[in-house]
Amino acid sequence: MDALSPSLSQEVNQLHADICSALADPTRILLLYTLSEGPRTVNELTVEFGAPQPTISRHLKTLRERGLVIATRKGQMVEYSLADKRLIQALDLLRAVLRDGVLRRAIVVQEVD
Amino acid sequence: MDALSPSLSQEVNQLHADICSALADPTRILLLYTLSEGPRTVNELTVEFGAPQPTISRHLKTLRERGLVIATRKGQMVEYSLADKRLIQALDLLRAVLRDGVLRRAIVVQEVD
DNA sequence: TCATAATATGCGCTTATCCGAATAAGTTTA
DNA sequence: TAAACTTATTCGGATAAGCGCATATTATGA
Repeated sequence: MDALSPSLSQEVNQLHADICSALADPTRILLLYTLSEGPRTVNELTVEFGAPQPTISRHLKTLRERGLVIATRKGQMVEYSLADKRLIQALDLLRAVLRDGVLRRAIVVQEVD
Repeated sequence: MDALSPSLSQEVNQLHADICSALADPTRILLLYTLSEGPRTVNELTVEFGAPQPTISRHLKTLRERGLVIATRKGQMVEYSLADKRLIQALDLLRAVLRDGVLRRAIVVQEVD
């Protein structure tokens, strides 16, 4: 247990980073925000995003593998839902950080009267 | 402005994802947690992490470019500090999500009385 | 200015990620 | 079982991220 502690926390840190890398894509962020409004089937998401179905499925797989979304079979379709509402809280915090700091430097904001 | 709106929000989403991808590395997560305790010079971080100095510098650059940390020259050294405490709140939320959901599936937890 | 200390960057390499296109796999109804 | 529908996976090529190593930059002090 003495020897396990460091490698365990290393492993936890890696999993922590893995969650972040699941968030590191604009489409996946939008998927999470969409699912925060309620469960959706793959087809509904495909239509809503106007993206190829394999693309949506692959993004959902990334999120599912890391436990951020939950897949439930409903007949021949699969319904996806958000695994934890705190994901949205975290994303909102990061967006606030963006607004208050990074945004100003990255985009030329045109001040209108 | 009608035509700019979608591309602007796309750009914001990309920046949002960029912040997340800055978090998508165990070393950078530890750097942020360390800086949340107070500012550190590159050398202090290098010693504390036991990692090569160029590695630390490159990670800090990644964080700095995205506005997550702030660099201040102090004589011949550069002091880094956390740009926004909400980053830690967000990381803590994600770690809580990890604890409550993913961890159980990823690591064999040995239940000891 | 020269030497030294602290930090940053460039280069070559390996590894990971993303996308499109095609295809496979599971489910329902006939 | 066959056909239709929904979802998942695989492959190949392009792009980006990571690391170790060497070196460049900036600042201090003699």
